[in-house]
Amino acid sequence: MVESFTTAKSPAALDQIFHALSDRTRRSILRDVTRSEKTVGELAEPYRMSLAAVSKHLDVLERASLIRRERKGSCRMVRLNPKPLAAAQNWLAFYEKFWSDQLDSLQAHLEKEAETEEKR
Amino acid sequence: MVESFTTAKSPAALDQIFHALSDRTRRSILRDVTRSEKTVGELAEPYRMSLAAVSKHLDVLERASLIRRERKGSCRMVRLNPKPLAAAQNWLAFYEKFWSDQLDSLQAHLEKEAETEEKR
DNA sequence: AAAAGATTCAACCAAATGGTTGACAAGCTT
DNA sequence: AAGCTTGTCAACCATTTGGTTGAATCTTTT
Repeated sequence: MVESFTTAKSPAALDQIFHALSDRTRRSILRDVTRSEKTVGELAEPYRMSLAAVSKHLDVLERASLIRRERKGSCRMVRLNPKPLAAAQNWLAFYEKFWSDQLDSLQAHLEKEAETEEKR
Repeated sequence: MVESFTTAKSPAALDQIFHALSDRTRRSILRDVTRSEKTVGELAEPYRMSLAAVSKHLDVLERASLIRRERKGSCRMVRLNPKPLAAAQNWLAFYEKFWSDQLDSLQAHLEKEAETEEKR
């Protein structure tokens, strides 16, 4: 079976995605564009920093492919591109079994994995 | 209903968690301690960097509470503490509905949310 | 064509990051 | 007690980050 799109993400892409998410302003901006696209000015308005600073945060988000910017008239519209987040979630999904307190099922899981390994 | 433990995480905690995950060496180290605890030396062995550098990565992971270090004889044992990852996953879970290509169901979701908002 | 509006670019700055090396500390072994 | 082994601490360094301000760019309006 071919590895799924989301699991095939390169480490570099994950670096950029997690880095983009490591700043609360950027996480907040992502929230702000979930419902509809917005202009840079609209996005910047709630924050106590310059428009240029917000523009730089948008650079980081865009490098991680989490947003797209496109000209619309005299404004730049910013819209969410959520797909790369699937790669992050996919990375995290691996650990779900470890934080569930169902230690029995974790134990079962590990034993099953051990079996699989023996067969290699 | 009381907000669940995982959703109540402060932005600062999420900053630290996502920052910790934004480096591939640290993500790799996390993988390395999933199955069993390891010594710092064992963890450092695969990487082309000094033990001190790995020790600093462990600092970052420990600040995010993703690992615990404890002395055992002359070694420090490092073990995974996966629970904070749940906060990260929880943050990401919000976006799941946006990356599923089922645009119809997204549309339905947004309309339902709009309704809820009207009632506020 | 000139002026106004919306962003970005460029230069700069302080602080944080990710790495190095060498000294130090804590625990075994002898 | 002396000497390994294991890991951290401290000082240092180059690069990146997150912010600033002022000039430049692209569109629309007048």
